[in-house]
Amino acid sequence: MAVRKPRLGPDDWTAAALTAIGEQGLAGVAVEPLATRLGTTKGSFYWHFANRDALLDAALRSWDETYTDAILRTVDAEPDPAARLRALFVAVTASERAPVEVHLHAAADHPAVAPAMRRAVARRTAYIAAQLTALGFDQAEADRRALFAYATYLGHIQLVVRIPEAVPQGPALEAYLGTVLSAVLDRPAGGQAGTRSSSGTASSRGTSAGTASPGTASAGTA
Amino acid sequence: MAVRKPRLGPDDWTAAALTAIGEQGLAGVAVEPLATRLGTTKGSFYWHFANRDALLDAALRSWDETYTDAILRTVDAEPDPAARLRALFVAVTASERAPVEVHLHAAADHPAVAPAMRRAVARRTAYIAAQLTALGFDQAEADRRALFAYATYLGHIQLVVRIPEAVPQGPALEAYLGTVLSAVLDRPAGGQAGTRSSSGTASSRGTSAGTASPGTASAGTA
DNA sequence: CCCTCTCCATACGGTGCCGTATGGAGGGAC
DNA sequence: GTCCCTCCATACGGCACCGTATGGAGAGGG
Repeated sequence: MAVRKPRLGPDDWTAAALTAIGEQGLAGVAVEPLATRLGTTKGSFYWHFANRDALLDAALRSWDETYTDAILRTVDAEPDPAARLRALFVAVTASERAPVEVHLHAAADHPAVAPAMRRAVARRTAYIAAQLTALGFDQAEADRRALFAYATYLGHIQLVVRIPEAVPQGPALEAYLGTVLSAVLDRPAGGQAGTRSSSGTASSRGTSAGTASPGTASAGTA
Repeated sequence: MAVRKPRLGPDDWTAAALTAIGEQGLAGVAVEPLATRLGTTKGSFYWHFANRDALLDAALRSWDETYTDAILRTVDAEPDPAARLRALFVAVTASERAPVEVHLHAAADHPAVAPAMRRAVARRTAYIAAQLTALGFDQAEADRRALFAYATYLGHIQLVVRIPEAVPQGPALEAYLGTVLSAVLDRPAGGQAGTRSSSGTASSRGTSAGTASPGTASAGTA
């Protein structure tokens, strides 16, 4: 057993806070429960931090570094834009990042979380859009597809965390991610619908657009 | 002023709870604050409900009816599958449904919310998949795309609620939704990348896939 | 050996919420 | 009018958490 009592530093509290966010969301960042988990008391906490919000700020800074800076740095080492995007998709969907991401997005209405969130989303979508423009998409289309990709990412990790049985596993997941990635990267088939802006007559136009393609070459899982 | 005191029924509390979820999430379903908002006291609440969880259950039943049953019923009146899907997209992205949906998804770890959520997601994705199979997609591909569509929906409303400035407005939003809808409905272009699973050599292959299409027909925002 | 400075434990008061107990106010049945 | 039954107001105890106050324990310097 050997009940070690190594003095704690602010980093220990910050790390514990991030872990708690992954497990219970923002509500998990509570001083007394964290103290119990760290085998100490509030006395320790209020020595290192002014209050709960200070801990939250520190945890959010740590999150920014680990969940955005680091991953973009890693992915950016890939040789070309398409490889970067694929590496990004693989990295963010596969790991244990999801719980923290989901819980933080879910708390984006909190005054301390909101600015960090806005910044992170802006940086991430900008990075994706930059890769897409490098692939030849014009700026507007790249922005659209970047937002599209990010929304899909958000929904995906949300499902993974909240309703895991709705998400396929193993090779089916591979196939699913392939579908998603190609939707983001590939040009549409005939160039009929979608990319056009169309101010008001969207509904009638959309009908004809929807019935356009499928029914013939079922290339899918055959 | 005329401080009316109309007796309250369970439905009033249920409606107030759903409203509170839309504004503050599950934490908003708190007896005393709701009582204040309704201009009454806890005494009223505990007459109509056994406890807080009973109110939550009632609110979730109301949510199921309003946010899944009703909308699927409405959309199903459209003439063909593609029109149904488009109507579904328009209906769920445009309105004030988003806050409640986002906050409830964010609380899907709550023991009372989890089963309701699972049920709703299953029904919704099943409906989308059914339309896609009616459009000629085989079952596996339809399931993939249904999940894809739902994940995109989830991420979209999440962004709308949490970081609205990241989502385009007006005609740009129309264009964006067109991009999304065509990604879900259209067949991929040449059938090169993506739907293949590809175990290890993904990066080199992904390169050729990414640089395949764009750069030519820039139909975008010209 | 003692002094001091860093770090932590304990005790306390305050707040916001849940759930219970109990005493009515108000309106219909008769 | 009076009874009763439905509905609500008030008061209370309890819990979980925040933040403060204060008294040490331990290590290093002199």
